[in-house]
Amino acid sequence: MVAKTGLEAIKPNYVKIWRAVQKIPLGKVVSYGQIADLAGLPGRARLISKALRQAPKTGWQGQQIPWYRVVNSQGKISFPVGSDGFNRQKQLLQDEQVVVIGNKIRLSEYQWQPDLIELLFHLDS
DNA sequence: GCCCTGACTCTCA
DNA sequence: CTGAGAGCCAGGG
Repeated sequence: MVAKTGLEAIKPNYVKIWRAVQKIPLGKVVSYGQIADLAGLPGRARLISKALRQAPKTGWQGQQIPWYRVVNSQGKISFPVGSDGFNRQKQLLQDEQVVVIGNKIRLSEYQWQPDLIELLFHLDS
């Protein structure tokens, strides 16, 4: 059974996604599709955006959710250039030394490649 | 249950 | 590299 608190209404899949996002190391980025896989939700990249939009700003279980480390498969920020969200995300990434040229990030350099230990640990939890 | 939406992705021109 | 088109699927109304 699931706990019955004010948060029980939260979709279970969202929680899986938030937890996966929390594993992204500082200074690295991953794509929506990649998070979907890590969260055990292959093929549901679009669900990631929904989950991030509703992610509690206070974080989840005492840990912040670094939503800004998620970009699209082309290495670009998925907000319209110049929009509020775009500027926030770009700023936060740059604060972590991630180089953002225009609206693009060099994935060959900044994309997180979870190692086997990481994957096994996740399956266990 | 039906219909629309979207912080996606892949393919092809 | 850029853009259009189709496929994708859970959420929300």
